[in-house]
Amino acid sequence: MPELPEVEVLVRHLAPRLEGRTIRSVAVPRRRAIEPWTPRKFGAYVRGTRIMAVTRRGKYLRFDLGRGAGPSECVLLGHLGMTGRMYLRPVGGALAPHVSVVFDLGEVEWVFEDARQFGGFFGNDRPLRHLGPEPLSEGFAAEDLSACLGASRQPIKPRLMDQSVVAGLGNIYASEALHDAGIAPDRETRSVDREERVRLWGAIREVLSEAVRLGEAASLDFAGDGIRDGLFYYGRASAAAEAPEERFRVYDRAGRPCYRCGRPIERFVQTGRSTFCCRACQR
DNA sequence: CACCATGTTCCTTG
DNA sequence: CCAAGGAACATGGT
Repeated sequence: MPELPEVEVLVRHLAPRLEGRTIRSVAVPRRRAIEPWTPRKFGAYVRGTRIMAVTRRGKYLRFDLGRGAGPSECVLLGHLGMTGRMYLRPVGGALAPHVSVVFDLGEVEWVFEDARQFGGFFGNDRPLRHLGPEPLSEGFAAEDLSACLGASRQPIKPRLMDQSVVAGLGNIYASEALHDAGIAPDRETRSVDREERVRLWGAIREVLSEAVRLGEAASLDFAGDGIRDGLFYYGRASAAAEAPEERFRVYDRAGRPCYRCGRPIERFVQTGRSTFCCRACQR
């Protein structure tokens, strides 16, 4: 569950539930999630700390940890990889199949589950240093997007997915934003003119904030059995009702009609990833 | 069995 | 050193 909107919705879910709690102990059934720490060292790092703040930067979750009354003393970053999930549950539940890490918070447990194990935790903010600007921040202007895109010869879609250029867009929302802006994904970045960049800026903010809005409204079951609709996790009962058919306008819709012009959506591969677009609407 | 999957890092090539 | 592309990572779904 990994692009900016899902992480944002997850952070909003976790923050009020985690902030103020103290980590009593940690269990690490899958040590890949904490490497290069050993489970022992990871435990020493977090045990006894209080969770002061839960925030998001790009696709990373940031947990500021403190001991005692002072300001936070250390940082814990989390990344969901492709299949990571986080949720709280009452202590002593049955061990789910792909649990990587369990934090004992006293009355509840904070669980990190990750089938593919591409996600994990980090003990410093180094991963954040390479990140480009936050596309949803108030100060992020159209000129800022244009400046970070630059005059690269790289095609615009992989350019948008480069986390050091803009933080938070992944394979889904890069395709979605380009469709919204009417720009073909395989255009050279330097050929995208000023006016198009302004459109792209608006499109990025629109598709991301709309996805956050949908996720917030969807009454997600973070700890549920993990029915996924390609984005958020839904509990069983509500899955059919709440997974809107029109969640995406191009992503995973190859051969189906474009919502704008009716022509079939195309799929092709760019830098090893599927790209979806409408050849009529996107130039 | 083959292919596909919301991501990042490391390696190679130019 | 930089830019860009591809493989690897580990597992499950179709």
